[in-house]
Order: sequence, then structure tokens, then C-alpha cells
Amino acid sequence: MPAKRVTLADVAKRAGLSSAAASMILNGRPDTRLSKEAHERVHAAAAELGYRPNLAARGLRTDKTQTIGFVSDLVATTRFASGLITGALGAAEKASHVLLVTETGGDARRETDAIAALVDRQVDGIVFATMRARDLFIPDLPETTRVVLLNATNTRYPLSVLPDEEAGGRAAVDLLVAAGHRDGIVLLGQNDDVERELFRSSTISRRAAGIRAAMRAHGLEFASEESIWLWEPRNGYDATRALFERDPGVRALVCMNDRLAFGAYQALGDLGLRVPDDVSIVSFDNDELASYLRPGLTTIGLPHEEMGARAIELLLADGATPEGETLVDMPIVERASVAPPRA
Amino acid sequence: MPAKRVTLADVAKRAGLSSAAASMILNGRPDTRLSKEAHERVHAAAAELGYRPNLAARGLRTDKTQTIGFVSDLVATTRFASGLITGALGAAEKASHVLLVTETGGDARRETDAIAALVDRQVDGIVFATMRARDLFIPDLPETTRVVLLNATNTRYPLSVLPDEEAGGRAAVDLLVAAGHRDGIVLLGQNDDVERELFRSSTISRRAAGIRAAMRAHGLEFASEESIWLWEPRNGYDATRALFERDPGVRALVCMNDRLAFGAYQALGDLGLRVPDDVSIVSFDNDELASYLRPGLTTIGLPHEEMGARAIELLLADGATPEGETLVDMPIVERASVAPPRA
DNA sequence: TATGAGTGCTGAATCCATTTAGCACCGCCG
DNA sequence: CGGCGGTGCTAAATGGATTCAGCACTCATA
Repeated sequence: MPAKRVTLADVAKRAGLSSAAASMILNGRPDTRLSKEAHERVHAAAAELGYRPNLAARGLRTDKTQTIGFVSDLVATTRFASGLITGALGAAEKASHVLLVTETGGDARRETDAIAALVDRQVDGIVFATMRARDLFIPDLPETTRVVLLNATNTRYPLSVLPDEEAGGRAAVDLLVAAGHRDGIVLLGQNDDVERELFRSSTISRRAAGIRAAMRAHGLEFASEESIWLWEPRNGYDATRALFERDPGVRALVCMNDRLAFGAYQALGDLGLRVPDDVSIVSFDNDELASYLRPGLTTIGLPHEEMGARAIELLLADGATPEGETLVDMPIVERASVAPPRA
Repeated sequence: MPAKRVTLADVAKRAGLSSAAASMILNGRPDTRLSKEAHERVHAAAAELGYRPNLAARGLRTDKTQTIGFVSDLVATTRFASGLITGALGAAEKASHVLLVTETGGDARRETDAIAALVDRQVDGIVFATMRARDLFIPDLPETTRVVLLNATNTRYPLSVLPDEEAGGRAAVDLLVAAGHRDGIVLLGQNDDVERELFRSSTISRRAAGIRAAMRAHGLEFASEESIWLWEPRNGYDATRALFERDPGVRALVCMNDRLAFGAYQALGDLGLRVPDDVSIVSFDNDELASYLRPGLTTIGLPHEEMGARAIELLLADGATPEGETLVDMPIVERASVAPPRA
């Protein structure tokens, strides 16, 4: 690239036309009456000079920047967030847009600052993503700013993209039932009696609702429900050990997430029990972990990337926007942790 | 926020001054001779109206956008990339900058497009990050664009940020030696005889070099070196089983990464061997996994976040820039996988 | 031969903040 | 009283693209 930026005026001059004409031609305006020759000359000149429009100047005039703000509470911690970003990045790229990414740590002040920074840069729209789907607080925004919520909901902004947790929950149970399980099924992580008042997050309650609906539909009941506050491997381990000491007849585990399942694997190993011969396991998230486990963990995946992509598509789709929630299917990834119950 | 954007002219009018004066005051220009009253009136007006400068307009004039491009080959796959981004995001936020993030998948064409998109938006600088530190290809850029490489090197752009793998490699071996290991130490993942010609990545070869240097310094030799092409748990599992079938006298494993170590844990478990009583393990990366393992894996961490932050700091530091490579210390995270060798 | 429609294009305003050159005024000195 | 230096501020240009209003022509029609 040359030292001096090539401007539209340079292109116009080389083509022997006004910059007005050059602008219209390069933007492919339909109703213009410029000659074929003019078109050719301008395009040739632009190509020869390596012209690239200055988007700051264009943005100043048109109030469109081809830039989308992506506000996330956490990108580092979970792979979930980076999946969302990757999906969003891909969709944005397809639409020749670019993503201004910010991270707020869930802190209201940082969130306000981040939004100000984005608005100052005239983003065309903002995607708010959160890791623990909740009703998100959103500061005031210019009315023209389009907003899509990703893994979150908000009363003021109706457009949101969520995983279809209800269906996912049902799928998990169906998997077990299809393998022949009816008794000794335990729900690991959630206990509605204990947690009725607890705010976990709206998507998690849908997951639980789906699980319960499927159990009812099959006329089954959980042998027990284990409430676990923190869904980390260590807690899954402890809960599983305690569970089997109390009730050795457990044949299947529905784990609320893969980390819990990972802990369960470890506990089962220490107890001399084998997956899936002695106990079957289904879980949620399709964490990286799930593929590392031996045998592979069957899990209902969180469709991060597709969700990210959908959010951008929704943001960019003008006109026919599907109001309300967009539910994205959770993929059922069957590995090797489910088998018929031992006789 | 009001429907119409507040412009500098609005502020100036309300303060009873010209926009030139308002601009100077709001930007805190030092040598200006405007009165104290003028300062107060302008600041008051700006506050009352909620004035926010239009950065597109400013950028057009000043060629500074307070925006940094972050080009990464992969953000989704490894947590490594998101750590880099998080670190970069934090440092950028401190400096009131914002990050335009793009992902290229390592594809040259997407890379070129991404850079064009960033240059079009007049970014102040670009950070190129790659997951597998390599000599990165970078298309032509305007001469004024500052560039920092993150986990990569390039002959044309000397500024780069890398983990101090050589020191990290030495630290891993030192840990084992300090616990009393001298014999039966195996290097899992790398075999210089086999891989001499193989291009893995420049940082990995430094890691290996550090490991070897420390062994030499202690007057030790590996009982064996296992070459593994893909550093995934499955491969670590297979290699470890084969290793112990061949040589049951192995007392310690230096794993080239945590996923390999994870596989080794699984294999050891299946073989009835315990970590760290029967065999000690040190590894690299401080993957999320490492904390999930039982007992916790002692590992030399990749300082993602600090690296990301340093890259931004380097980019923004004008003047006294440390030419060349900035090496970031790898944290030694001691958990429970190293113990004195069994007698 | 005006009149009108159509064709191909341009001039100038506009978006908003920054910045340079310089105006108007004051008090003071010789 | 003329001139000089300092003080406090403003007009206008600038950056680059978009866009509206309209100019200068040609050709056909009444």
C-alpha cells in the first residue's frame, strides 16, 4: 500500500469525473444515469490505485459503520463465550461487518463504559452476551441502536437468542429411556424441592423443566435428586460418592453439566464401577472434557457457535425480524456413556 | 440519551463560545489562553447535555481511532486464544481503547480480508495472535500502522510477545529434581531424534530446549523420550500404556502438555498406578483440566492473559519500546502430582 | 422554433471535531 | 498619542465520502 491513502477524489480525477459520479458508481446505485464508459473508467481507476473507502468518513455521513458491538460478561472463563464470539465473528464476516468486542465481567460500571465506547464509535448494533442467561440490565441507548440478546433476556429488548434447553432436557431423558432405563435414575445437580426459590438462570430452569417433563411423559420418577450448588468436578465427585454409599442401586445419572459428569466418572472409577456397564451417564454442554473422558460422554451440547451466528443475523436482518426468542437446537452428541441397565 | 446526538457545536452554543474553544477546552490543550470561566461553562454544558464526541469525526481529522485490531487465527478452539483476548481487552480498556477482533482460521485469504477491514476502519495498530507460534505471514500494511505479534514472530515486524518457554522448560525439570527424582524420568510428547526435522512451532522447540538444558545441568538423562504427533488425551493414554508395558521402572513423566498428562492419568489409573505415589507428573499449559484432575496436576502455565495485556501495552507505548521479543514468565503452578520417588 | 423530456454529469452542502491563522481589545510605555 | 505586546477568543479550512438540486446538452414533438 502506498504511503498516502488513496481517496475517492483521486479515483475520480483519474477517471476524469467528479467524485459524486465516482461515489455513485462504486456504490452501485441503481437509478443512476451514468454511462457504461464512466462505470468502466471508475472501476479501472479504483483498481489501479488500490482505492479503499475511508469508513470513518463514510460513517460520518451515513451513520453506518459496518461495525457491531459485542458486549460479553466473560470471554475467558468458559469456552462457551469464545464459541459465541467465534460464531458471531463468522456471521459478521459473511456480512462484511466487523466486531468490536468488549468484556464487562458482569460489572455494571464496566458495562456502562463499554456501551459508551461502542456508541461513541457509532456501532450499527449491539449484541449482549452473557454466560449465565439472566435478565440483563442494559443502560440507555440511542433509540436507533439495534440490540440482540445472546443467552439472555430483557424486557425492553425483545430480540434474543437462546438454546432450546427445554427440548435438550427432554432429549437427555429420552436417551436413557430408549436404552431401557426405568428405575434407579438420579438427577445430579438439581433438586427442585430445595432450589425452588433459587435463582440459577432462566435457561437452567428450562433445562430442568424439560428433564422433568420427559420423565413424566414416560411415567417415571427420579430415584433421587441431588442438589449441588457449584457445578464443578469436585462437587460432582463428592455427590456421587455420597450417593452410591447411600444407594448402590443407582443405574443412571442425568448430570446437569459435563463438569459434574466428569466428577462422577472419577468417583465411579474410585468405587470400582464402570461406565456404562454399571451406570449410564447423560449430561449437558458438550464441554471439551466430554470427548476426553473414557468412555466418551454422551451429552446434550450447547450450540455456541450457531447461537453467536444467529444473533448477528438477527441484528443485521432488517425488516422481517422474528420477534421474541429464537431458540437454537441443542445437538445430541452420543458417545459411549449410555448402555442398557445391568440386569 | 436524547434522540439527536449532541454535537460539539451544541455544547459551544450553550456555553456561549465557538466550537473551537469548546474543542480545546474539552481536550485539555495545555497552551491555550482561554479563561477559567470559559472552561467551567464548557464543562458544565457538556455535562448537562451529555455530550460525547463523535469518534468517527475525530478520527477523520486526527487519524487516531482509539481502536486496535486483533487478528487471531483461532479464538474458539483453545482457551489459550480467549485468554489472550481477555488480557488484551483488559489492557485496552485501561487505555480507553477498544478491540476490533477478527478470526482468520489461519487462512491467508481471510487474513488479508481481515486486515483490509481493519485498515479501512483506521485502527491505530494491529496485534497478530496465533495459537501455534510460528513465523507469521503478514500482508502489506500502511507504514504508519503499528504491529505487535502475539505468540508469533515475523522478520519484518520485530515487536513480539512470547511465553518464556525456555525458562518454563527448565522449571518443570527442576521441580522433579527438587523432589528427588534422578532416574526413570521420561519425556512424553517429544523426541528430538525423531522430530529434528519436524516443524512444531518455535515456542515448543524452546520448551524442549529448556527441558533438555535443565536435564544436562543436573547431569541427568531421560530414561526415554516418547514422540507423539498429536497432543491429545487419547494419545497420551496410548503412549503411557505402551511405555509402562515396556518399562515398569518409570518414576516420573514430563508431559509436553496437560492433555497428554490427562491421558497419562487415565492410563496410570487403568494400570493400577497412583499419582504421585507411584509416578510423578509435571506438565505444561495449566489447562482448565489440570485443576480438575485428581490429584491436581502440577504444571507450568501459559500466561495467556498477561501476554495479551503486554501486547497491547507494547502497541500503545510510543517512544521507549523494547525492541524485539518480550518474554513473559510462565507461572509454576504446583498442585499435587509431584512427590519423592518411591524407594 | 419554441417546448418538453430525457440523458449524463457536476457543484456544493453535509456529517462533526480539530486546528491554524489571526481579529479585537486592553493596558502600558515612551 | 501612536505603537507594542499580551489576552481571549473566533472564522474558516480540513479530513473523505455521500447526496440533493440542478446545469448543459440532445433529440423529438407540436
